[in-house]
Amino acid sequence: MRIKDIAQLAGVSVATVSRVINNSGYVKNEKREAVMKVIKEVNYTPNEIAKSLKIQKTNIIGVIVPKISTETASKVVDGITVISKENNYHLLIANTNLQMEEELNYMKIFTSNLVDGIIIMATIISDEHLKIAKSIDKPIVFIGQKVEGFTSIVHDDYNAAKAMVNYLIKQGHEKIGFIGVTEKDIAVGKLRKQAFLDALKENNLKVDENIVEIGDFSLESGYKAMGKILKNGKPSAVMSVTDQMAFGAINCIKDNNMSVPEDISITGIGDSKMSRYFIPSLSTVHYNHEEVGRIACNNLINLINTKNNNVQNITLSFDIKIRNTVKSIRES
Amino acid sequence: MRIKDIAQLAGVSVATVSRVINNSGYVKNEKREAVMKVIKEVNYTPNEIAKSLKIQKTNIIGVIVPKISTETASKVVDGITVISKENNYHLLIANTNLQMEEELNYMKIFTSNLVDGIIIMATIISDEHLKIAKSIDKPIVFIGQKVEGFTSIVHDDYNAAKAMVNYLIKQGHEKIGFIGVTEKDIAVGKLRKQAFLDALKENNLKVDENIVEIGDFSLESGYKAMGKILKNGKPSAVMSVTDQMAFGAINCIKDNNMSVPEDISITGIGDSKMSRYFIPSLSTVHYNHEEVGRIACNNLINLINTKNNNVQNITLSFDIKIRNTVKSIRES
DNA sequence: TTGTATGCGTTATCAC
DNA sequence: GTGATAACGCATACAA
Repeated sequence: MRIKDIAQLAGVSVATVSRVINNSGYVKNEKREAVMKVIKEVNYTPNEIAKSLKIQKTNIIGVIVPKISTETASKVVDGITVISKENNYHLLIANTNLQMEEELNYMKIFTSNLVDGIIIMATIISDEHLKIAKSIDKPIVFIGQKVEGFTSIVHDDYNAAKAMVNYLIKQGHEKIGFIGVTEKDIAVGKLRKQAFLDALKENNLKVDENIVEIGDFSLESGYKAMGKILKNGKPSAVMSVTDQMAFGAINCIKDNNMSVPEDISITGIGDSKMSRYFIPSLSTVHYNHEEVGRIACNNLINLINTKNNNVQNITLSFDIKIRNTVKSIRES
Repeated sequence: MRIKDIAQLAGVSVATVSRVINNSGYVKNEKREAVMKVIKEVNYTPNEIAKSLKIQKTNIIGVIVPKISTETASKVVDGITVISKENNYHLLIANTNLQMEEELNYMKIFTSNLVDGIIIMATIISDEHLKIAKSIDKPIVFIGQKVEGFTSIVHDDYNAAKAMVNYLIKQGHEKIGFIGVTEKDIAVGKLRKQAFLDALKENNLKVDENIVEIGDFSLESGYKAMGKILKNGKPSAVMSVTDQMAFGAINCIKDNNMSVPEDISITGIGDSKMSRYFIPSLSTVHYNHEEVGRIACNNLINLINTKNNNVQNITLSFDIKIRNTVKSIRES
């Protein structure tokens, strides 16, 4: 059913039909009603593709995520959903499964007039990313990593991690282990580790390289990292840069017949849904991922509408959630 | 940059350019190379919207999910992603936030030639759903609920739940509590409860209405439901129809100074990522959500390509995962 | 107020 | 092998 058919059935021209659909221009009430009646009768919906071609706008936002089946990513998408819905945008989601090739690929594909703008949640931003991003004439906003020349929304990873370490130190911990991820990931890998290092240094504590390990975000990797740490020198506390890896670490500690926090204290970052319900409940830092998504989407839509290039770098704050995986060992 | 510009730059006609892009028809090697050179030089990508309008196919699959930030939904989407990528489809994802209105709305929107087919993961299928689904002339596949006249992919909820209850009974439990969800949700609410009821009956056990409660999928609701159960009569085991609610229930038990499984046994359904790492690890039934997504997507693409209406109802099996939340209380 | 005609960027038919 | 050109379904400039 095309606009032409509706016009015929209603006894008017296509222009008139288009006018009533889009509520634009003048059309006599009588005709408007006739048209609306036909539209309802035949259950007509305009062809969005044709419309997009004509007005050069799809009302679709491209979202590139590393892995949707991740609490962080899916919550961000939840936030994006809210704002996009409010503004009548649809979401074309590219789930790259952590494949950088795929990310680059989708950035290109989305350029093909398929979307009006792009939100990309990249874990690692390469030069190639930047090159393509610069060559794209559509607005882009980055989530999770600050990117030169583009608007980005990030959490204050450095200070969040630092606050967590400082808390540990205040509880009397001096030999603190660390479970991180690759430093290619600026936010989670580099910034949080730097904060760990700096906090120790500022408190005149030395870092023991034997008890800093690298995981890959998974529960399993947290378990393994903790295993190595236990072998290399028993710390009184371990900071994991991720809740998931912290849960893995706690399991490892338990399997070695020790318990948290009595024998070893553990902290995470992220405040995942389970962290409050894990037993013991996890001390961690709370991030608001939905808000990141909302802000990112709002900024993108602004960029789309205003066509200016007003770059903004937004850093969101955090809350420390003190729960039950840290024990004070301060001498009183 | 349009196809016309490429044609001009390469000194050929638009038809020829189109031919080399789509690898269709004959074109002299010489010209083909000239065209490809220009395309590479100016970094041209065809306008997908225009193409879609012309060929009446968008290569986009519409996916309607109740809440993407849910382990089940996001894993299903992961599975859909794999197959859609293999077949060169993109995913337009509608996150309805459990609003039925939104689901219906998106079913209509997607009809507007935006997508080639729809995968819908509905929790509750109303008559309205059916009515709209029938009026849509694009292929639809349902996930999670069997729907008359449409192809659907479901897990064997009835037998999975029954196997779990039978296991509990075999361990000697006779007073078994139940935490369910609304029975409007056929799969999770109705089928799993029916299995619970039937299993008890078949073993000549009576169901105590005082210890069957309803939650809303959330951890919190599992906690609350368990609270009521504890008040109304202490069972030796409780079956939750969801891992999340089981975790909540375990927390409640702990807060009441009892422990799992020593005082009360608990089981879940779903085998969420955390269930193996929860302490104690949760006895539950394993579902393969990625596979559901893969199968759904494969079926949909088949439907799109063949244009036939070959309805299939696929039921996937399950595995019981015996872990550490159930204690045997059989007298020996 | 309304209708006619053009073009958005493709693909595909048809003639050469 | 190749090039004009007519659709695809819509919005809109312009004419009436």
